[in-house]
Amino acid sequence: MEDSQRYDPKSIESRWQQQWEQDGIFAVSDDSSKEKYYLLEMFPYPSGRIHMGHSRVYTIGDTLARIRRMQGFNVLHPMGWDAFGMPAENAAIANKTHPARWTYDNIDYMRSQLKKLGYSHDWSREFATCDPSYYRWEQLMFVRMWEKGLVYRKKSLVNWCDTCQTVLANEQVEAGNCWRCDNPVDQRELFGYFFKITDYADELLSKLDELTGWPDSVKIMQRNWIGKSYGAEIHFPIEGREGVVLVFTTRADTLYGATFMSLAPEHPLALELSAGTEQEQAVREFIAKVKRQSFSQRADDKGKEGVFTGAWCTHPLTGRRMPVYVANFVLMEYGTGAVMAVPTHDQRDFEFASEYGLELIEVIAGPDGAVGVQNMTQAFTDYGTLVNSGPFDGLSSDEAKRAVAAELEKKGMGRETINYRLRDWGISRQRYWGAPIPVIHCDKCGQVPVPEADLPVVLPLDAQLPETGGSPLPDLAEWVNVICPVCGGAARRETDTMDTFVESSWYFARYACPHYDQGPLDPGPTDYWMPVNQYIGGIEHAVLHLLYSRFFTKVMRDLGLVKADEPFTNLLTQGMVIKDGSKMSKSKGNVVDPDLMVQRYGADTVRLFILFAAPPEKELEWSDRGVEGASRFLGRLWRLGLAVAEQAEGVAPYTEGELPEALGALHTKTHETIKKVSEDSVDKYQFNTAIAAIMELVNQISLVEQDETVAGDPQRAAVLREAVEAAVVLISPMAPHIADELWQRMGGQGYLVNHAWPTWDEAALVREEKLVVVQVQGKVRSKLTMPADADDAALESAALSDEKVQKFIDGRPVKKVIVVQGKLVNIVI
RNA sequence: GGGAGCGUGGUGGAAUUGGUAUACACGCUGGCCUUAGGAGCCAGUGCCGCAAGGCAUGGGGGUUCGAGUCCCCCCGCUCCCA
Repeated sequence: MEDSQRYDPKSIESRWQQQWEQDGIFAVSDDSSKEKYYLLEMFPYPSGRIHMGHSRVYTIGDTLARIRRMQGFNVLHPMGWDAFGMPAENAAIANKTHPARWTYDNIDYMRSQLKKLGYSHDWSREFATCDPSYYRWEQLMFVRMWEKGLVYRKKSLVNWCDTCQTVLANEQVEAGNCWRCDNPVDQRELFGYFFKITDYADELLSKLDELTGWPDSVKIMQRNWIGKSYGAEIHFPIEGREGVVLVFTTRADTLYGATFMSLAPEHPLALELSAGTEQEQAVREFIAKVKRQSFSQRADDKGKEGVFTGAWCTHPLTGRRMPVYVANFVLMEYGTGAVMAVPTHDQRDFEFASEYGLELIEVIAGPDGAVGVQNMTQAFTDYGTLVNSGPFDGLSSDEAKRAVAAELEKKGMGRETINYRLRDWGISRQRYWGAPIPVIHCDKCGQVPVPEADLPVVLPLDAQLPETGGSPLPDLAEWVNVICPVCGGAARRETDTMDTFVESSWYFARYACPHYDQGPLDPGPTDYWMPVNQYIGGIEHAVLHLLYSRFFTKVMRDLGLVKADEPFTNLLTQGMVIKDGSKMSKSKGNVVDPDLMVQRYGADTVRLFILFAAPPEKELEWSDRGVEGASRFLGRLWRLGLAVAEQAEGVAPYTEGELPEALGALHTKTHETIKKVSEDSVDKYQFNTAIAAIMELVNQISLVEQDETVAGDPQRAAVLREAVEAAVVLISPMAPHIADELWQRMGGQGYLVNHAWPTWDEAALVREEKLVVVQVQGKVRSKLTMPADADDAALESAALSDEKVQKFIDGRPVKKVIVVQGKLVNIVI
């Protein structure tokens, strides 16, 4: 075989990649008569190398992007880098380099890796979020949000690693220890900036219903995360002093069963109430102990612990004296950080009361009536009818909630209210490699946002990272010391940087106008491109990134920057890539390097296998054998393509005329395949079954190619050409290099990504005969080939007279015959 | 503990949404071709059975002419939240 006849992915792929780039066919323009389609995959963190998860998400996205182009849309398919983050700091310390250097080197390398996979990204819009030309606009939005009251500063509890001198996110705390140095993490109170995402809680919740293009699982997770609950706020006056303990409860109906009060250890009243009592020392020790526990330890079911504060409060309706406890299972982050304890109807309270010998009052009776506190082995948490509740006895739980809240409101002791689980978004990070928070601290003026004219606050690049971890920024005197923009006095810069989730909360909009320098977003292109039609990424971002992005879009809308309410119209969450049954990881030694695979088999094979092995939203089990299968298939397509190119040179694809059976069947199969692939990949994103259909077509082409009975038929070349062309065009979004190469060798013009998506001819689908299954008692007993237009009566009589069917009827009377046109006859006896 | 999802051949996975269970691929078996093959081509391959036939979609029940698909109970696995 001559060299030019061998399937050599390496040379084909690099040639086409150069061609595409040279002709700039993926750079998209903002004004077009064509309908826009914005397709976006979650952008990568430049960690160093592309991994299989990347190749999967970008392969899925690229296939769709190419399909949409072929359908005639003006497709925006950009790429960039989520380039701030702590790994860069760690790597910089380990390799004695600078985070910026490390990051940009990684970007260069990963860009070349992505290009080798043949993705149709518009690289003219590329940006990295660590570039001041990007984060300056983020800082501007911070300032605008500040002006609108959407940013505030407060002290809050954070995970702190003393060894690394830094705050850790919850997911960086492993079993109470730092993920990096394995030393215990403790809780520390620090000042930080917060975005008021809770202002948007209701809209974030209600608009979920309109996101019909999102998977239910993601919407449910967001709904739970927002955690809207209807309840009441209740005041419990503190005995012997001013003030109340403020409580939120969804079970105001159980108020008469409240026998004590539980405070979170962080609750300011915990120390305040015990101060000066004989319990003070015990409370202090208990709080210190709880602070050493991680959040997950505290939330653990076992080990509910607490300590009496020495103080009492008063039941707002009955006047009962209630001891106030501090308890480890009460979280300051939820509600008000104080819980009215109803041991009879809340399991945690029940366990706590049993442990500390506290009183029980049963106030909700189930369908079988009250059980009596002496018989209770666990809390009764269902709704029921009120007992022992004074004027509310006999009401249902639902009625009582309203009535109790109304009574409290009348007395000025509470009211109906709504609570959210969602917390405001703390964005301060005591890290270097992030966007500086644009605030100046002045002793006289307090916190002053950096004036717009002074933006951006550029992250100084001449910083030396301390070996011990932590940020070098506080020690950079010439950067830190500034003049207060309000009073002109000496002031200091904020040295915290923003959570990197901030950058990823609006990058999708910036792709509409990545080079715009008059503001964050250029209104024209932004309104044209936004919202993203199809977003693709991992399910692990179901809540954080996707919720923050929705929040930011609404903020940008309210700042007049975008018109869209929601960022992503359709969302596809792709599954993980696993190997040998578990997630690929260095420690398990089951990592497969996509680059190596591309080198060995070519990008088209890797792409094809990724799409074929599983539907996008499911886990994908990597299989080296499977990859070889994909490679073999492309080799087969290659040989058939070349054979047909030669035999059918100058022959037009078949359009009409009588055909012998084998050719007629192939013609029909061709159009069936176009239909099936269109439905599966264009509409349903089921690329695995679409590829299977193309494989079936190729198998049939191969049979016809070798079929000697049609060897001399004048229509043979035309039918084969039609079939092979269809296979090549249909596979082109998935395996674009081999497709363009075969297309060209067959005499086709231009790039397939600019070719129209094929249509099928309904007439070609019509078969004259259909296979009809005959069942007796629901079991398949025979199969009949019947004219496609045979009516019910004809099908019935043909079925009844069938020999095999007769045998199973065995002379018994037929009760009923069910006929499904063109498919099935079921005989009931 | 709460929520979501999944369970089909030796393996990855199909099944027009209630109508031929196991498409397509991997693997395996046999054959052809070949100096050779980790290449290519052809055929076979759910299980039991010589066959007729029977049995099979985690297990058990139900609805239906008909259930992988719908309903109830149980078992197992995965993810998310606590």
